Parts: sequence; structure tokens; C-alpha cells
Amino acid sequence: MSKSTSKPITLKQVAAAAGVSLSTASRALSGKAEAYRISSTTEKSVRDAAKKLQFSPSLLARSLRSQRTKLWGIVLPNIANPFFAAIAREIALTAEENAFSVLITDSQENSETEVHLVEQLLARQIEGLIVCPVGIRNQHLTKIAKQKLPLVLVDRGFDHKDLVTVTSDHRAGARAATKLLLESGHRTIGILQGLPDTLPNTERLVGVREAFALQNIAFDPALIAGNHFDETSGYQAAGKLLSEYPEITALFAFSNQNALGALRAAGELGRKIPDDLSLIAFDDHPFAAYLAAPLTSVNQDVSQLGRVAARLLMGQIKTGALPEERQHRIPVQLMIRASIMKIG
Amino acid sequence: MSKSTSKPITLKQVAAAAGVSLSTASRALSGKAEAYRISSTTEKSVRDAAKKLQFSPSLLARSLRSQRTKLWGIVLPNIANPFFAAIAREIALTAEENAFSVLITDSQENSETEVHLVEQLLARQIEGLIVCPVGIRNQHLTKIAKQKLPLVLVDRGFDHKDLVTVTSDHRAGARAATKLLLESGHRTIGILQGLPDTLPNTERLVGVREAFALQNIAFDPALIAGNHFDETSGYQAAGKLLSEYPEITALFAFSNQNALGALRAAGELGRKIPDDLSLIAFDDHPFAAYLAAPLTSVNQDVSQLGRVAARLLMGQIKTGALPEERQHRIPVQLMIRASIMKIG
DNA sequence: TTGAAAGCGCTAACAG
DNA sequence: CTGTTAGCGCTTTCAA
Repeated sequence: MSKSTSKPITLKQVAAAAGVSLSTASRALSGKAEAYRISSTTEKSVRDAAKKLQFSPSLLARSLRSQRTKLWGIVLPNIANPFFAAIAREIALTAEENAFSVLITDSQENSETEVHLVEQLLARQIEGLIVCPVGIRNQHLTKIAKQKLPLVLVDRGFDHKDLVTVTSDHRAGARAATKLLLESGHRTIGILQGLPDTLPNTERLVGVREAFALQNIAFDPALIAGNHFDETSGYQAAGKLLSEYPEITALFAFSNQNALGALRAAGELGRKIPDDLSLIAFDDHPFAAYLAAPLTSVNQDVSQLGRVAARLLMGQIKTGALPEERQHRIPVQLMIRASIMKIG
Repeated sequence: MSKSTSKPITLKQVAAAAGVSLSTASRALSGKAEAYRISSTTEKSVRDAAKKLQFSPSLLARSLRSQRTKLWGIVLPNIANPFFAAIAREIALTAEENAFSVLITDSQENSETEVHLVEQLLARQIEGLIVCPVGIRNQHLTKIAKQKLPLVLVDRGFDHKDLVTVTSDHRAGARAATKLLLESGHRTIGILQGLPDTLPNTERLVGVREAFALQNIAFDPALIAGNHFDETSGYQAAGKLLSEYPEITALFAFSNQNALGALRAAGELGRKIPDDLSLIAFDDHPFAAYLAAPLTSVNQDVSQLGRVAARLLMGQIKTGALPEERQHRIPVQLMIRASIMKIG
């Protein structure tokens, strides 16, 4: 005698059980008893019936009727990347607090997929969208902003006056990191960059140049290598740079994955850190302190990134207007450990 | 002249534009033209109208009507934990391939929150649910299974004949790790356990005992400490064990977070790894190989965990029946590096 | 080959 | 204080 796929209880059944009309039942259960001056007897009987039948209203039907889905959409380049995962978490928690649910999708670092996912999410009538753009295309995003759908961009933004964006202060971070290297006496510094032409990468490059300029030291762009934020790119770029320019004394990796690759390449080339090579990386990591050479790094406040984004989205939904500030910069923090050696 | 929140185009408008009825429009666009023998002229005019108006059907309305939401729900104890994030990713990708969307939620390692989130998801008429249970309560899960809603448990399962579960082979992994320690001459081995009474923890403990029994060596349960899978627990447990039983020569951490804590505690107590203390951990990590003492570990195939779970869910949805096998065990892999020293 | 109409489950305007 | 009715946007009988 196994109970099979019993259809969920509907409001209609609750109303019938309580001996009232559909609308009364609806009102009693959605806290509008007061407003409609429903007798407390009636209200109670409806509530009791609902409890007895284990009624759970169909959010689907409610959404269709009210045109409010209480749904957010998120598009991330890679959910498994701890950086994006941390962002997703803060958003999910903020959503839960506000009785929203979150559709999380993975664009696999692919712009076309991103466009497709955004469409998919729109078809589900989401009330707000947060995307960490891959960074290649952006018309689909400006279009959404134009349609007044609350939208927040995180990490990789665009310079567009109607796009609300929250990113780390990449420029200041890179400037500080480079300054540290320069002050430690390094002059030939290899840059392991990430995905070119994305905002974080571009701004970090700017920061690097600024630091050089500030000290009146010439910067050689030939010392930039790499094309992604992943381990492979770091490995290849470090290998290339270290072979072609053995005079390099320090490496600045634009992500901890890049740093990992650099570590591997340096190991293979027999260069010990920090003795034979200094290393600094963007993105801190719990393990960074326990590495053979505890890694000095620029720490992004990832949780803050997510939290601010979620709040900006919630704000837009509540007020129906864009926030005053469009570009939000979250400060970064230099974590000085032992992977940099003073020279010269 | 800024375009304001223009309401989305409905099928009705498309039908009107194409000069056909609502039903014809619906049929033409949902690939049922053949079945209904709609003239290709009509079909084309509908498609053209839809394209011109940029029509995107409301999945909400479609879901309500068809009673199929194409929605999955996921509940994770902590989205930001790379382990769960990796699982989430595989599920999301599988979902995307099958035109499903995924509602991802975070229970914050809290059973009551988990119960609440599951209810919330059910109210959204999800077609399938994957949960990594906190592990304390389970009635809400057996109830769901009884209602025949496709459900898959990942990582922390329960021994229940109707619950489809996929976990790593914790027992074999712990057995192998312990065996390695024993064969390296260690006899006094401290166990840094995770959350007690969860399936992974319990099974790992069983594996440890089995390894001891196999070699006819007595195991002292007093050498077990810890109460969580996090860094703090590892730190405290390691500190306690190492102080109370200085004769300990090796530590087996039940998670990489626990291992991190152990690393910190060992450092503070002046015990170098591997010279003064051997260490092995459950859960591999990209950085593990680059630690001061490259960490030997038991590697779970997390992607596989997620992928198998997603497939099992998809299978249930398609067939409408539970899979033959209820308990799925994913093999683990021993990554031997340099954190264990041979002694005795 | 196409259209009219019912209805998924809910909310809200209108009517007592 | 409560009920009747319309309708959110779509799919799918039933009818022609």
C-alpha cells in the first residue's frame, strides 16, 4: 500500500475543507485577514484546514498571477572556482533572508553561453540578475539595463554609465604589490597576466605601470605574458618568461591559479622561492600561508563583493531605481608573507 | 525618450501579428506544426512574427499549464566550500545540457534551515532535488522519497532503502590511508575527525579501525578528537592531542581544512612535518603539492560525485522510477607525497 | 488545416 | 465580513 505521486494540495481544497470560498481562504492565509475584516473564527478554520492538509501554496501560480517571481538569476564563469563560489554564497544567503530564490548558472567562461543563459533566465521572469561577465560581449547586458531589469555586474565590469558594477580595487592592489616589489629592489619583474581585455586584468596592468612610473623606473611590456587566470596559463607564461629573460628576479601573478603554475614552472627550472625568485600573487588563499614559501598576496574581499552586489540588487528591486553610485570599488588588502626577498 | 519597463511580448501578440489564433501560434512555435499539419506558410509567418517581436515564451505560464517546471533544487551546507561548489557545478552543467534550471540554496550546515529550504523548493514545484544533507535530520528527506519526487543524496547519506545516495568510498579511503601510516611504522596515530555521526565521518572511522585490525594492532579511541570538518576543529583537536599525547607520531586529518588547522597547531608546538610529525589528510587540494611538506592525501573524485548524482536524478525524472542501485560509491585515490616519514 | 474554449492555481477587483 | 468572477500566459482537448 504505497502512497503514489499524490498531487499537491491546492487552495481550493483548503477552502472546501474549511467551508469557505477560494478568495476567503486566500485572504486568510496571506495575512490579509485584518485588512478584509475576516472573522477570527473563519481565519482559524482556514488555517487549521491548511495545516491539516499540509497545504503549501504554488509559488508558480502565485508568480504568474502577481507577476512577481521572487527569483534572482546569477551567471558565473565557473561555479567551482572558489572565488565565484564565495560570491554566489553571499548572494544566496542575502536572497534567502529576503525570501528570494536563486537560479545559479555556469557560463563556462564562454560569452555565447552567457548570452544564452541570460535569455533563459529572463524567460523565467527573474526579478533581478547578477552576472560575473566573461567579459567579451556586453550588449546583452546593456540591453537588460535598458529594459530596467535590476542588474548588477560583479568582478568583471564594463565602463558604462547605466551598468551597476562592483569590483575589487584592482588598480590600487596591483600598484601596492608592484610598489612592494620595487621597494625590495626588484627591477626586472615578470607579469603573469590573466584574460586580456577584461576589466580586472586591464586595471591591474594600469596599477603595475603606475607603480613603475611613480618610482621613475621604465617598465618593459615584453615582460608581460599569459592569457588566462588558470594554472596552465601561469605555468606556461612563467616558463616562457623565465627562459627568455633569466634576469627576472620577481614574478607578479594575476591570480592564485597563475601563481600555482608559476610555482610549478619555477620548480622545474630549479629556481627556489624566495631565494632565486620572488613571487607575489593576486587573490589570497587559505593555504597560501602554509606553502613552502608562504605566499605574499593581494587579498580580495570576496564575501564583501558578493554582499554588496546582493544589496545593490535588492535596493534596485525595492526602490525601482538605480543606485546613485554606479561603480563600486571594494578595497583589497596586501598580505605580506615570505615569498619576496630583498635584493640589490 | 527612454524606453521604460516594457512588458514582455506574449504569445497572444505574436498570434495577432501573424494573423492566426493563439493555438496555432502555440503549435507553430513548439515544433508541433507537423503533428497538426499546419501549412508551412502559416508556420513561417508565425515564426517571423515571433522573431520580429523578440518573443520569448513565459516559462512560468508554460510550467503552470504543463505542470512541468524544468527546475531542480539543490541544498548544500556551504556553497563557498570548494567541495560542494564542485558538486554544484557538475549538477548545473548537466542541468543546462537538459534544459533544466537549478535553484541552489545554502543550508549553512544547519538542519532546520535545510528543512525549511527543502519546503521552499517544493513550493516552487521542482521536478528533482539533490541535497548534501547536514546529516542530523532526515525525515523530511524520506518523506520526499515517499512522495516519489526524484531525490538524490550526495556526500552525507543515510542508510535507507529508498534513498538514492552517492558518496565517496570513505571506508576504503580511510583504510588505505591508515594502512600507509601503519606500514610506515607509525603506531600512535591521532585522528582529527569531522562532524561526528555523519556518514562520511563514521565510515572513515570504520576504515581506520579495519586497517588496525588487519595488522593486529590495537587502536586507542582516546586518540580521536575533533567535532567538525573545519579549520578550527582541526587546530583544536591537533593541539589537544599533541599536548596530551606527545608520543603521537602521525596525524590523520579527516578533511583538508582539518589538515590546515593541524599544520597551524603543529607549527606552534614546534613540530616540523614530516620530520617530527607525519600527516595525511582526506580531500586533496590543488595547493597540497606545494606546501612546505607536500601533503599526502586521499583524493575524492568530487566532479564524479556531482556528475553521478545529476545523472541519477535525470534518470529518475525520465523513467519515473528509482534506479536499481540505491547506494553509489565513488572510488577515492591515494595521492602519495612527502608528508609521511618512515619510522621505527 | 485551424480555431474556440477550458483550465493549470492563484490573487484581486467588484459586488454584495 | 464573504463570495463571484476575471485573468496572469500558456497548452491542449474538442470541434469544425
